[in-house]
Amino acid sequence: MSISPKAALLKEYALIARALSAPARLMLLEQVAQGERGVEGLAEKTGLTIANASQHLQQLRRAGLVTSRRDGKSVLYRLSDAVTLSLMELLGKVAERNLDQVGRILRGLSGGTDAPEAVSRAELAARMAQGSVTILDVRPADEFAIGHIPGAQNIELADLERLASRFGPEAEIVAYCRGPYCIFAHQAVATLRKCGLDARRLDGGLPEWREDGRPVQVHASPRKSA
Amino acid sequence: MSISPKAALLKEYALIARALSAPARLMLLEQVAQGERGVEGLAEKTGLTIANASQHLQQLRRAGLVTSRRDGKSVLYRLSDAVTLSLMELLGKVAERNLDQVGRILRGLSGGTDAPEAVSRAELAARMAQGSVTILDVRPADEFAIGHIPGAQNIELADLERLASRFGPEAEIVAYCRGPYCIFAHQAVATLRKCGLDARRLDGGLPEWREDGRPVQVHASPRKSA
DNA sequence: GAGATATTCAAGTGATCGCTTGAATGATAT
DNA sequence: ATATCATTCAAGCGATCACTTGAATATCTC
Repeated sequence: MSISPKAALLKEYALIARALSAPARLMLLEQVAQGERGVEGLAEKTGLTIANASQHLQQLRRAGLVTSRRDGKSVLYRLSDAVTLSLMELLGKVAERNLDQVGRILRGLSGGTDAPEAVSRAELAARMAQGSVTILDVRPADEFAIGHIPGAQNIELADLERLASRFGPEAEIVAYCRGPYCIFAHQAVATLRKCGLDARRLDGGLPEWREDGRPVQVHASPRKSA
Repeated sequence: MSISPKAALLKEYALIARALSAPARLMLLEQVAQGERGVEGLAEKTGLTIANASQHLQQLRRAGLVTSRRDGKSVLYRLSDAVTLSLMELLGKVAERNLDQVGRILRGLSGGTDAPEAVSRAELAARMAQGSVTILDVRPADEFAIGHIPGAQNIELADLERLASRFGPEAEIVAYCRGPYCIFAHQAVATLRKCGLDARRLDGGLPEWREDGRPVQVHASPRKSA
């Protein structure tokens, strides 16, 4: 017996935590959570060099957080399972709750105005059934194309202020983005409320919505975004 | 604007994960989860030097995972909240699910015999109400004294084989220990089943039981352990 | 006050990490 | 086969980490 089983177990647990301990890998996880992607695409999205992204992805794979498969010349990475997504979510929740710095940053995103509570995914689903809600996807168009909440319209943040006029003052807008590490929805809500609109943020992004087993629409929305 | 808010947020998230990325700190967290303790006690329990334990604890505090308060000469550490415990639990779950090495170690603890499913805490509570279960706490006596499941008897692992005869073959035994990082319950179940007894492991340890809002008994059990 | 106890701080060392660069591998198309 | 593209490997660099040692700080006791 080289080392005790307890020490061996703790080492494995620590390996997983270590995989989550670099901002670059958290960015990669966020992207991988949107859907299967190759190394080059992930590198471009995260601003890492290809070699660097590849190394980080291998570390995530060793930790069991992502899996990969070959498709022709490309190697596609995806989250290994729903528990991984929960772990990412919980990491964000602990940060928001226990780190003052995080609360300050999030409050700063709302630009002084107090942000309203996030809408739960269950609540959004219920209000979708009534047709009493406007859903706004503020992710980049290519991520929107891979999959989005049915009926959502896609407006990227940069265009939002310009296009805010398309919403009537009576519209109840729910904005969402990539997930707990993404600040687009926070910023979108701040922008819309500055325009006097009724906007709230969805709790969780598309990956969490999908993981709940709720419907996801592929390709463009029925209402074009520009 | 020194750096983007997104980068700042990711850095904070990574800080939390980094705090969980050292086996020594996972051990400390496990101990802190049992109940408030001072640095010296934690150092002794984990086998770390006092200065080293203190440094690790400060790192955990910076990450918002534990909080501390002064009590006389001592500084007592405790988990900051329930979310922290969930995070620890989830880390173990991801490891058990996605890392082959972990599955192998856990199976090895059962000593060849197939271990039965863990008993959920809800199920144990229901069977306690019927009085149809024997609860076994296999943690060290001092941790048992700080708090344990009402009616549980305390037998440390080293004494278990010797004392197994106190259980009749009809007893339905549920063993528990510190939580997801602790292997005592696994080992206890293996030992008892080798003796032909009906033993199963509780899902989660005392901290998780307590966090569920279930009753916890302080001081010694009505049935002495030796 | 002085002394004792519990914890934290500070400096030093070997190991590991994150990133870069340039070459090597694997799969496809011609 | 040869050429091409996507990914991985390998070596090197500065920065950070875990642990040790010894001193400094804070609190209680006398």
